[in-house]
Amino acid sequence: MADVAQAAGVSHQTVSRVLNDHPNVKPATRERVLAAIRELGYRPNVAARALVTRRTRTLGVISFNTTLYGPASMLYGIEQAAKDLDYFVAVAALSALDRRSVLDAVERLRDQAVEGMIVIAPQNSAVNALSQVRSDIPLVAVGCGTHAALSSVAVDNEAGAERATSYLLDLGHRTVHHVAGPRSWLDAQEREAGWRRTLIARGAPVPEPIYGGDWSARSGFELGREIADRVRDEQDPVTAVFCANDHTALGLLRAVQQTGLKVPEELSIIGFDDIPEAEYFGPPLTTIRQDFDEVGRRALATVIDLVDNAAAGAPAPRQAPRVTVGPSLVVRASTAPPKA
Amino acid sequence: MADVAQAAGVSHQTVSRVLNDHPNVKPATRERVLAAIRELGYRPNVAARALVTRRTRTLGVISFNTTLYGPASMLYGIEQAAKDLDYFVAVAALSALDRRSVLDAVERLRDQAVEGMIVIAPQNSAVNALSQVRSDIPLVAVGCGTHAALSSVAVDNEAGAERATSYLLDLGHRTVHHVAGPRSWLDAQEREAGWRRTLIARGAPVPEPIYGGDWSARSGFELGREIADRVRDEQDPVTAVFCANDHTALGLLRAVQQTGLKVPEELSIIGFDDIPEAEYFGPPLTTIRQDFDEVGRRALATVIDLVDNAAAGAPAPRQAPRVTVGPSLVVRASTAPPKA
DNA sequence: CACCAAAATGTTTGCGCTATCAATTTCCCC
DNA sequence: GGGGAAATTGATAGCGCAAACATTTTGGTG
Repeated sequence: MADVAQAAGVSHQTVSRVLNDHPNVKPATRERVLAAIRELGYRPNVAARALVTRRTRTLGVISFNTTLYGPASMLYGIEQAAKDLDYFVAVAALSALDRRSVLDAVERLRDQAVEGMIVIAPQNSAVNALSQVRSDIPLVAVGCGTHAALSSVAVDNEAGAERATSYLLDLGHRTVHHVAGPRSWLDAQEREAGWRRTLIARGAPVPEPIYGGDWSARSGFELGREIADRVRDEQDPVTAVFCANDHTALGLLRAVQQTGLKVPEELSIIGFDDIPEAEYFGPPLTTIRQDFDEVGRRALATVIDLVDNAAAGAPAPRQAPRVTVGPSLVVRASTAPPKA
Repeated sequence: MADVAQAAGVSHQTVSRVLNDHPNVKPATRERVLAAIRELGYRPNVAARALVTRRTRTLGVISFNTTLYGPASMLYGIEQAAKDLDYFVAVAALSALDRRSVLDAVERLRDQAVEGMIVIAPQNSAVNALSQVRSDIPLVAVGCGTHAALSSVAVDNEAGAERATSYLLDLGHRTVHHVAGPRSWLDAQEREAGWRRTLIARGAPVPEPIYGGDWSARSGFELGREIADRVRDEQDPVTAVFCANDHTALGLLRAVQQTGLKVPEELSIIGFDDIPEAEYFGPPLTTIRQDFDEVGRRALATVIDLVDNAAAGAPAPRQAPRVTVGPSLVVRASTAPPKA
């Protein structure tokens, strides 16, 4: 910086002012400084700046499994939004979901001096751990349910589940069965709740949810074998299934077809997420679309709000902000009216 | 830090020594300092440390589309490995793949003072842009082909393609058609090259590759309609197809089945990647597995090597290190001998 | 028990930057 | 053209830490 100052014939302080867009710099001087900066290929030292301003312009993202489509998309949305606002993103992947691992990740990011964090770990254990973080720094949870005592941004799972269930009911199915996600995940709980609520509201029988799903195609496949038998039940046949997510639906689809059943003629299946491949399943999957990107962007906007507020010396908001993003129904070919 | 020093009754320098594991500290003193640190909840200021040591222990990852399974998995592998080595990971997502966007991302990370970078952007344009980066900081490209003049870690695409092609040939197919990936991607080029080489080596006819794939299921589906017609060709029927990746294979599968063709009886299909869902396609997909996680880990190890070397004052290695990870064949149900 | 080397600790300095305050220049109006 | 406010620039201090050197303590030896 001293070199730049010398080259431009000003003091280093003036260089600093140019860098920080201070108002009172004569345009000619600014030009000269800018030229010197370009000339010398100077780039400010973030560490020194952070040291004195006490701001790092870095945000942390904690994610459980960035390999899943949802978290990956959210991370992407977050990064895009951060770039626009000139923030950096540091990631911390969780290897396990116990309290310790979550707290570790938080610590790691705090050591890194991030100004805010976004947590993508929609599970009970994570949320519990999180609520114990006596953190001085803003933290936003993503997809952590609308009930947690945290700032959060989430897709409205209940509304999505309701839309899926209603759609099948509208098609003429007597009731809708539900392959639930892992009970430890809030998303799974909320989807189950939405499904149940809709059934009750519409006066349809409420069958026992089918547990054992873990979001994977594998679990859907395993559960699918039992379900196939129940489709053939003369007394009380299963005719429509709402799966907790698309991967599970894929596994289920496969298991059921393997036993010779036709989808959607003999069994309607609806998923949740709308992963890119869903359109090319056989048959293409009817599902509920979540706009993960948007969730990511909103989450980022929320932290930044919190961060800016905190930076301005404002106290934490009286109430944790909460944002939900609406899901939408995508009708494709895995659903149909029941056989007569 | 001063507070800690006072609480422990030592100078701040001794605290610093404890923090940095310097040898000459009396165990009793170390204990006292550690206790004071815990007591006060002290955490060192990374900015100040970075300022004086000129090291940030931060690595940058540039990725094109973290939403795809491959990049997402690699990012995950990288983060895991980084954590173990006590490095931080900052990500920069690319919105487009032009030169400018790549260079921007590099600049952004440099401003952030990362010590090394990993680029996940296996396309010609990205590689070209990258080779122009007159970077003083270590840079490793992931999956950027074995030909680029960059340090790189990659899956051995040619070997994978060879394995896939040979397998189909061994099954008795006269030749193997190839639905290629986007020509601008190195992976696609290498897979095509491996396929061609194998055909030639085995004395099989080399049909024109089928272009137009963009890794997506959608493109596979569109291409699949034409391919279905060619399967029915009496003169010169297509009997086996090697797809550039699993998603494309999924689309192809779907298109072909829609025209009433049976897989694998009438057409064998093999993919590349082994995404988690591949096992649950209808039929389960035979494919080539890539160990993305491992690639990520190796990439990280490679940058760290470079970084440590640079930190130790060693010059850049005379030759860019290059690592390849071997793919493996996973046989499932989408492949069979040709009809008699 | 004196003496010296090695171990342990303390003091000072500066990393590159921004904030604060002081000094200088510019501009406007009478 | 003089005066004063506003705009512009400069000088100095310190953010929190580790490196380099200075100092004190410890331990072993003759």
